[in-house]
Amino acid sequence: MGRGDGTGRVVSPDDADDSGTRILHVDMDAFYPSVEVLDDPSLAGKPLIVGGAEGRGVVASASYEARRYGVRSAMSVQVALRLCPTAIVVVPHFERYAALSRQVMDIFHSVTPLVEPLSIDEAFLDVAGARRLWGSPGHIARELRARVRAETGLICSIGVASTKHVAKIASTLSKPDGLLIVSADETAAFLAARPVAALWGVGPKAAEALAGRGIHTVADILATPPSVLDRALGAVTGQRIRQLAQGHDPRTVEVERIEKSIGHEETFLEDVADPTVLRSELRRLADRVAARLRAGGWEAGTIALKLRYADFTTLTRASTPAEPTDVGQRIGDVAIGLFEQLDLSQPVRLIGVRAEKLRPHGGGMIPLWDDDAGWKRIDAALDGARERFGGGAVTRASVIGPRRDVNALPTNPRLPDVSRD
DNA sequence: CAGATATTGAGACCGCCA
DNA sequence: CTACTGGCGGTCTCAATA
Repeated sequence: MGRGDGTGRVVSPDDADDSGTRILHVDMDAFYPSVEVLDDPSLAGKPLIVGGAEGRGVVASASYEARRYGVRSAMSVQVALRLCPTAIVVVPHFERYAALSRQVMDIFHSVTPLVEPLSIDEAFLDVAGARRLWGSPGHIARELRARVRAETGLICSIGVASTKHVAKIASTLSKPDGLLIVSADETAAFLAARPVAALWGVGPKAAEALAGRGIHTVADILATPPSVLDRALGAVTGQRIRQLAQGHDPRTVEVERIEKSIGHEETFLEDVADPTVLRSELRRLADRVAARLRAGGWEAGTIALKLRYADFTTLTRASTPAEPTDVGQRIGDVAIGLFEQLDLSQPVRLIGVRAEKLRPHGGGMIPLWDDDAGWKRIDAALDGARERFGGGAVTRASVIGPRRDVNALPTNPRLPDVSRD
């Protein structure tokens, strides 16, 4: 969350207390625009919008100069330009961002192997074991900020805390070019003062549900009877939010993640009414999905179709064929089968194909288990872990440990999370 | 005016079984 | 033999969130 425009940043003093901390959350500041400035210094200091310039684009990221005018991620470029007419619009150069991202992640890896990339410009680090070699978490954070700046020319902000959750909130608060350390002792007071929307999992809808009951801050949550919270958010979410509000977050830094679905979708430059065009697009998307499945050694148990009409109503339809598959032809067949059942009285804006219920497959690459019972055991263990940990980042990787065949993982740089920086 | 990708949970529905 | 019921698990759709 955060203010977004970079006002009111915090930098912990050199002698800040970092006792009880071990988690760093590093977040690059205005990553895409900053890379663009790196590659074209004449852009420095100007309002920049990185986003789809063609007609229907949204803002992927904006420089702080543009944010001052109210420009935000996920806003349509059209609206953004109305807010800030002098802004320069740059089309994204994802290859460049990925290259810089690798460079930054390499710097992190020089301190600890326990690096969990969250997106192209964000990572958690667990530095508990790096103390001997590199010093305290606060010291490491200062070193990393200096090194990232010196070696890449980019600016980042870091939150240091005893949990992922608090570290993430701290980095958001410290932006841009900030460092915020929240010692174990300070955590309760730090959390209590936050707005509810700062909590992981509380978005606009949940925040509104809470505001309607007079719950605005984390302190309010702690003062609210559990039954009231559960009624407002549902039992599972209510329980998790309460845990986070109390500073409980047992999620660990996970080096490996195994994806559970793989998909592609695309928005047309202009709405499409011709079913022949739509079917051929589905074929293309299905082939791309299939290629990624095979690259990762997966096959799909379920195929889902996503469709957004011109009026923005969105629907999904899914189907589970008798046999799982990684063949583009079959995935396309299933997707088109679902497509044929839909109403086409309105033109289509977006269409997508997703493979779900992934299971390992392919040339003996990773057959840790090739039977359903194996995965069921894992998922049962996961459910247990989720119950104990309150959901969230418990993944198959965290139960079965790292896969041996790391190279078989699809090269799948996560696309930017534009809801933040 | 509103992109692309991924994960999670709730609720509806359905079939199987005792 | 059929009808009803409740539990359970799987599938599907959708909303919310990151």
